[in-house]
Amino acid sequence: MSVQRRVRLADVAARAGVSRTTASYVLNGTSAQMRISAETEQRVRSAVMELGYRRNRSALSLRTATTQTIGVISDFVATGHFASQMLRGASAAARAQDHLIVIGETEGDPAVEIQMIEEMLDRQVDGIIYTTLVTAEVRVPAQLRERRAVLLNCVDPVADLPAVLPDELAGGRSAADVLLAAGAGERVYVVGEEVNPHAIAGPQRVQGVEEALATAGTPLAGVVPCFWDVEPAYEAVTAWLATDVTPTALVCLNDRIAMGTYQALAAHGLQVPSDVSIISFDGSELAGWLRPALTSVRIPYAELGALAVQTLLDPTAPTTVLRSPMTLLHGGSVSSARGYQSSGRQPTRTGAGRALR
Amino acid sequence: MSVQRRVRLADVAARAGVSRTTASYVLNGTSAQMRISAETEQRVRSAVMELGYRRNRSALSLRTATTQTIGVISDFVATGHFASQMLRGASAAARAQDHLIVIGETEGDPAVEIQMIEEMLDRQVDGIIYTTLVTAEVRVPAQLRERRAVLLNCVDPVADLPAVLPDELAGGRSAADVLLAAGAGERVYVVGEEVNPHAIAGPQRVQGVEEALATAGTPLAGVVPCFWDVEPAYEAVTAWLATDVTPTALVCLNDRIAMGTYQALAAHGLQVPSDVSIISFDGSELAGWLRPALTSVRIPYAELGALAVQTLLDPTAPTTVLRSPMTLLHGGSVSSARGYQSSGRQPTRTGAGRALR
DNA sequence: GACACGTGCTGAATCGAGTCAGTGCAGCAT
DNA sequence: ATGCTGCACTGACTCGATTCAGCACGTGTC
Repeated sequence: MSVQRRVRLADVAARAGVSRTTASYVLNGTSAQMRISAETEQRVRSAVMELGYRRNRSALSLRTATTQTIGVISDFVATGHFASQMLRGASAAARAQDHLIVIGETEGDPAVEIQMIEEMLDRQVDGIIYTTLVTAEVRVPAQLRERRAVLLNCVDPVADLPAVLPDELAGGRSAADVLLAAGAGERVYVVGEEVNPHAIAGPQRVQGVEEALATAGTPLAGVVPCFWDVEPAYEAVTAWLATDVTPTALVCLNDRIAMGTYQALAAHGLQVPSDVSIISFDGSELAGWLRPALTSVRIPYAELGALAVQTLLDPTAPTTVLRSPMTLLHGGSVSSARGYQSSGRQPTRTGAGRALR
Repeated sequence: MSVQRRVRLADVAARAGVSRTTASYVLNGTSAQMRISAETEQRVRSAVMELGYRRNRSALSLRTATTQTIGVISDFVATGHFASQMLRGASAAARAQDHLIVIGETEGDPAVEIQMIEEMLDRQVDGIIYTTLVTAEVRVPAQLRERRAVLLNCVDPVADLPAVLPDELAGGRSAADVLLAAGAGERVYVVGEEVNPHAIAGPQRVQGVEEALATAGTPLAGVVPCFWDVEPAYEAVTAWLATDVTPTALVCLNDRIAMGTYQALAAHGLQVPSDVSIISFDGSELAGWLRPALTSVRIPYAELGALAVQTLLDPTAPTTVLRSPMTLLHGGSVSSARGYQSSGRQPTRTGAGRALR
């Protein structure tokens, strides 16, 4: 089979016996204003079908200065969950509006960041989503300031751009509410502490927890500071347990902290949830892998990605902060001693049940 | 600041006092053949600098039918590790050659797959990388057959396209070699079994393990079949341990299986690695999260992504299968009873040590 | 002084679309 | 016959680049 030239609009027009202009009007749905007869319109449409014509988007882009393409600039370094879920949501939302996603991973290098933004602007992307792994306060590069852009998982107090973030405060409250409903609101500690001064998720989650507990009359008992990862959590919790504390429940600021906490509790001879209830934040695959499965306040990654795309493509969207609700991923890590109902659902497993490799 | 028009080549030419043709020759490095004087060339370059000129890639694409863009079609549904690492490698390799990555997640839907490929071809991508989550035998859509395309993590025995895959066979051998070197080659079992009939990674890993063990004179003791996930592995291994087996070492076909195996061994009162050595495949973040850290044969995701991009952009690349080596991620899950040296390195933690949220 | 040749540059066509400003024609009133 | 109106369509320009073919202007040769 020889490499055949792509079908052009001119070919369609020739086959339909009309001018390119007429064919163009038909394809753009302008045939009404332009008074194209139904019969001619039909001839053009048939020609399109018969020839399998598809618009050449490069030509279209040149003419219209729009590419139906969205750039996503991210700093993720080696992260699985957030990146892939967010891109999945963004990709699906983009597809629903006939757009494609162009990615640029900067690996945290500001020079690369600027280079990638320039590359995207050269390619006339219709807008840029600027996203960070850590929920944080940032300063976006100047190139983004005067364009269509949306911040995802971060905010810039200076730039006048829309931002999309999880509703961390409400998430914190709902974590505490789960514990309170289970009757485990008495001696609640938070595990984790914000290390990055620009990060904003941790303080908001803690604030939500504190508010809900205070409202119930059982203030937060304390905070176990640690870096947000498995081993630091294991070590911090192990050291803390050695001080003869008797927690009823622990709120872990992410799922990895919870995993380290599970390990420390097991080593200390404590059972989850009968001795200590655990609830955490993320709702990652990891939550479903632990025994018992972790009850976790899910970060709606895919929804955030989709919302960012929709906001970017909506010309009427205001430049405000949008908060996406965090939902509860039910596991078995919260005691049901005093009648907490897990709503009857099985622990959701974020699709892991289908994963093979 | 008013929205100012992008600088065009014509503006550069005007400022330098030359024609667009001349300016174009300078920018394309064709000035030598075209005999542009050094002085004129310098004037053009200055004008470019002063005006901050950047080529309009839409125009360029129309003219040259090339976009410096690579499409990546993937079926990942909710997977973290593979997707993000692979895209990171691909993105970096693409950037090194002045290309950007356009992504299309099909979520396994063949209709979406075709739609996304068409969208990419409309946008004149320079090539397409077709990748699957499960290492498997596939049939690529007809649209890819006659174009520049590379298969990643899959092969199509019919299409004449290059493919990039991990070297599973050698990976299997090196897993067995680690056990043999540790003196744990006596009663070795494999945990996991391929469920998907098109999947090819499992059988190759097992074959590699068998070969290496057979060569050492200690044939594989058996296989514990299970679905490739945490809970199925936990259950299968728990049931298997109840049959009074006495394994020296277990080869888990992925890290999630290893996690379930850890849980089952712990429940059965067996210690890793003093009672049983464990080695697995993936080398994901999870390996570093377990206690003791898992020794795992790493799938070189980022390298695979980069290699796919390089193969795609190399016009002289043959349409053969490229195997990327699997490297060892050292943990503490293999007994060092008989002097196995972990090469002195600390367990590598795939960047997790820096992750915050 | 005619001609060839090398040098340094430019005019105009081209890629494949969108779109403004007509244009030709039929039918009708004057 | 002339002018007007409405209908159905089209010519030509434009987007911003690349690139072929060629043009002026020395300079050297005979």
